[in-house]
Amino acid sequence: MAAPLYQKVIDRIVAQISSGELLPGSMLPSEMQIAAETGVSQGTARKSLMMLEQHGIVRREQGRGTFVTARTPDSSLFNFFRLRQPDGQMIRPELVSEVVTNRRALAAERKGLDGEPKNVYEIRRVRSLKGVPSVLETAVVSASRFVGLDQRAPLPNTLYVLYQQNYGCIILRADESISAVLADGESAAALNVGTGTPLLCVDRVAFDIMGRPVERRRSLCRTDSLAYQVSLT
Amino acid sequence: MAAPLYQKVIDRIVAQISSGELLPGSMLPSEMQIAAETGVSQGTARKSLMMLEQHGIVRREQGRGTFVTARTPDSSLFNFFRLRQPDGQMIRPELVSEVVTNRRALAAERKGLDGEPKNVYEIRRVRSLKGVPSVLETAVVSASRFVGLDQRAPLPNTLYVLYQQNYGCIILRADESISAVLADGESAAALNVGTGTPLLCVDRVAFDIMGRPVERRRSLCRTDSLAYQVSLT
DNA sequence: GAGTGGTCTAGACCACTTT
DNA sequence: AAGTGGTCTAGACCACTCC
Repeated sequence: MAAPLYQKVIDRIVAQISSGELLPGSMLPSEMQIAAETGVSQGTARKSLMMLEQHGIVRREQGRGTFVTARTPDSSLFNFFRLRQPDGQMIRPELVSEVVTNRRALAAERKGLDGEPKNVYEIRRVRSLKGVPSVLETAVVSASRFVGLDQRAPLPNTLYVLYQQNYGCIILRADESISAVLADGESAAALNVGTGTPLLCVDRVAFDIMGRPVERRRSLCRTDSLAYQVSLT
Repeated sequence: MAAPLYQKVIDRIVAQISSGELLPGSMLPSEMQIAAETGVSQGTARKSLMMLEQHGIVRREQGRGTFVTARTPDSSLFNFFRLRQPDGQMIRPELVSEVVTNRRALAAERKGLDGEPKNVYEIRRVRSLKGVPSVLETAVVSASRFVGLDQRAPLPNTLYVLYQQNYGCIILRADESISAVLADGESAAALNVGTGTPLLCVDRVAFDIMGRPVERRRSLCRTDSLAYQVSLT
């Protein structure tokens, strides 16, 4: 047996989602239907669906059905936005400025994004917490994959909702690398702090459902009112 | 049906591990034996074991058996030590100094540790990378739960191996909160940097197999040669 | 009431490890 | 060869949602 049957069923469903045949939020066939379509037993179809649920690709609800994961503003915030108040309280920072530019990709960006794009969109935004500018974030995506992104201003609070709804791109994983830096002139001005203030620097690579790197972003965060929180297991 | 049968089987096994009846590294009974002992079918025992594996409590190997997770230096490093070189390379920093003290618990420590200990051990260590002092870490544990810990110097590189082997305490989860700070006099001296150098400050609470907070620790990290890396899903 | 996922059973066969 | 986990099947009943 080369690959288990349940894996073939998983691959088939992922391909259907990736191709747009199954849209985010839509309902999948029932376990029995999938079993019939793919020629496996209901138990095997069930195992496939449970594994897809664990990977966050579908959501199952007893009595209702199985649905393709829809990236809502709430779930995006919950999954990928790790900044919290020092006491652990959730935060919803407002957007205060936004600049989208189309420019040539740097060598590192070209190599580090799927499709090796020649040009990229750079989205630079400042987020504010209770009126205090707190996060300066710069996201970069392929200009050929996200055509016309600069025409869509104002962009939503969470970009991943836009990627999903307008470009069929579902973000499921993000690798982050965090360091501490001192505010330079530009970031100090944007965040209204003195140069030399310590900031968290979060570098992220976001991956789509096929595991392709789709977005690179750097967030500079004031750390007096925010902390990066994560649970390791 | 109040609780599913597989959950009762899980609870039973966790209790056996927690009580020391099943030691880390030891082999569990086979699926069939567990099924017979608990009065469920083999399929249900199997489901329990697979869920325990997903929670990191046991490890399963085809043809060999199911084993209680043993916290080895390698696995501890891999799971909970998130500091990497900027290029993503794994790091194994050496210990260069170690001080263990027994003192009264601060109010926050008393509330934030299982058993509300009156006294705690404080373990203060400096880790070095290629001869450069890079991490200053201060761990705090209950003195009543870890009796005689100050007599065990030198402590192993990864404390969680000690907790497991000498105190039957298996660490399975750690919540971390990360901020950026400036080096003060003490940390600057320990890490051989100037005061005002930006440092990563990682505050951790570690939980045992029953979900009880067992250790609190703060790590101050030089960020020129190290970055905190994590994958979000 | 019909349809969905959630739990559970009792078997079968295969792949792997150890003796 | 014996024992282990890995895959798969074909049924059963229950709990929940929606019409």
